[in-house]
Amino acid sequence: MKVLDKTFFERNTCEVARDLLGKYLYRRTEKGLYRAVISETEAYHGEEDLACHCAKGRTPRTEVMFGPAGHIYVYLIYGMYDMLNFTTMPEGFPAAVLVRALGYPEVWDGARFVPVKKRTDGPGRLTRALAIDRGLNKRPLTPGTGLWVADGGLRPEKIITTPRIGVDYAGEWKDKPRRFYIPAESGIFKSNSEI
DNA sequence: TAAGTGATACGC
DNA sequence: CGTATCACTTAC
Repeated sequence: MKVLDKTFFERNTCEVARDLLGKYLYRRTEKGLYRAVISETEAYHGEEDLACHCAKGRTPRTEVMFGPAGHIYVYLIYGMYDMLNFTTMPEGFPAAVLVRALGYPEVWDGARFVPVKKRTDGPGRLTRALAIDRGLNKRPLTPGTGLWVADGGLRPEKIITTPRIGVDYAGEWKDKPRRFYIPAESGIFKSNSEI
């Protein structure tokens, strides 16, 4: 297992968002070790991007996006759902990738990963399924944190690009092609498994 | 189609 | 201080 580090995240946000597709997201809690394949992402890049929270500039909430790459940005939306983001770009440039969906969720049973029946499609659902909340905000993406990303997942055979969801307020920025996902019907979630 | 839920940023 | 808004989900 090769854990993705700062070098991976310290790049253009759209590139990182695309490259994250098919990677494994790991989550370790007292309840167990979970993993799932990242299948949908969105890029939020720079203060000019009116869809990005960092368009407001440096505030307590956006502070983490101005920090170094490869850190976790989690915020609460609609009083109910925690949204999971990874910071990108070098320190000083605010940007992040929103993780919107995961596929093939599994849990470690002591000998192997076995499928788990939980919905992980949707940014609010996946954080609930993997017990991800604001306690992880500003932490680095490492095994020590209990949340990290690693190679060894899937190689997407097809990637769809569309505008981002739920950012109609963002003027000209709402139509920018910054959402990326692996189409579910590509059957890519079928053949998979390794320790 | 609309309600639920609370942090955030901004105006006063 | 008050309050409009929100990178969503679920149940009517």
